[in-house]
Amino acid sequence: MTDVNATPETDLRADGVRVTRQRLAILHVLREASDHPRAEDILTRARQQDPSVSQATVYRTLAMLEKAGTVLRNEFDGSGARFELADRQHHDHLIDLDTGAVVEFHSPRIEQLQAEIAAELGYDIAWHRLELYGRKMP
Amino acid sequence: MTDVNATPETDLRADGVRVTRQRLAILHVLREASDHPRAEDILTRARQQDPSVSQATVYRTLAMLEKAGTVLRNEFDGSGARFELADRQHHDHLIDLDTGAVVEFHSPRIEQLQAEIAAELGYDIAWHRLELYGRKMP
DNA sequence: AAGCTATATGCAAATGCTTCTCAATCTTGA
DNA sequence: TCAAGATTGAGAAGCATTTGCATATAGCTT
Repeated sequence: MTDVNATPETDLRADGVRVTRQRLAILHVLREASDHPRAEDILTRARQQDPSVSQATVYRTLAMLEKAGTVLRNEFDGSGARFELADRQHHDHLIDLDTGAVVEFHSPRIEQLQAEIAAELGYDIAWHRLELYGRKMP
Repeated sequence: MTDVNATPETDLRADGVRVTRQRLAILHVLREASDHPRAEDILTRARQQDPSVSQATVYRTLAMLEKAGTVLRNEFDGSGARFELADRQHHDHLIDLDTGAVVEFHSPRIEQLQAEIAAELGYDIAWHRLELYGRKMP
């Protein structure tokens, strides 16, 4: 059997990590979310599925999933990290300054330019962070 | 008299803000720095010029200068802000993952692309943050 | 199905950075 | 020089996040 049915859960098992109720609840929240929730939001939502989930477990699980490459951590405004599942294509973010909404976008041309610039400076890029902060045009 | 001799100090006066020993010391530190110091570093260095400077004043002054557009706040790695004087051309940062060194660069082409992407999404960019994290090429 | 054991959890205390409170001290314009 | 009000230092408070520890539990082994 290959990984055609790979999910974060099966990945957890593969890593020898235990699949607990709490972890399933948190993964469920991340799968349902489309708004880059904060740790606190994840806690609230996870508790709807499993009231026993604690703050500490949310943080510990998010840290673990981040290390495993399953979730991405964003620090948009300096007041609390916001998370998303890393199951889609790489993308950057545009944050609406008025509503806080997050729009995702992807630009191969910008990525290409980034690599060129880094190369000129003698560097290989491991990762990057590009955030645009703006307001809806009138 | 025009602003040919404009400095952060004269700007302060112009804004009706008092020029204190502490603020001068902090501005001095920022002018001498070329390493994007943290608040703690700024406190230590400012105290060499004026031992009375307190942590609270460093934070208050940095916040004030940031609001005034005199300093830029960077949140490179999520563990403490790093500051720089906003007296030069706009630039982005490349952070060396091995040494923590910060290399500055500027790419009009990337900025242009950013503006185009934002426009396609219906947004005007107020500011942006672009950070490349990489390692020196062999 | 029951037992074992290391992993995972909840709770609460601790941390690290930043901000606030407030009495005392300065800067500045008159 | 003076008064008025802005600014400061010291320490308490805030917030998001992390950690210590006793208990609970997933998942392997009988």
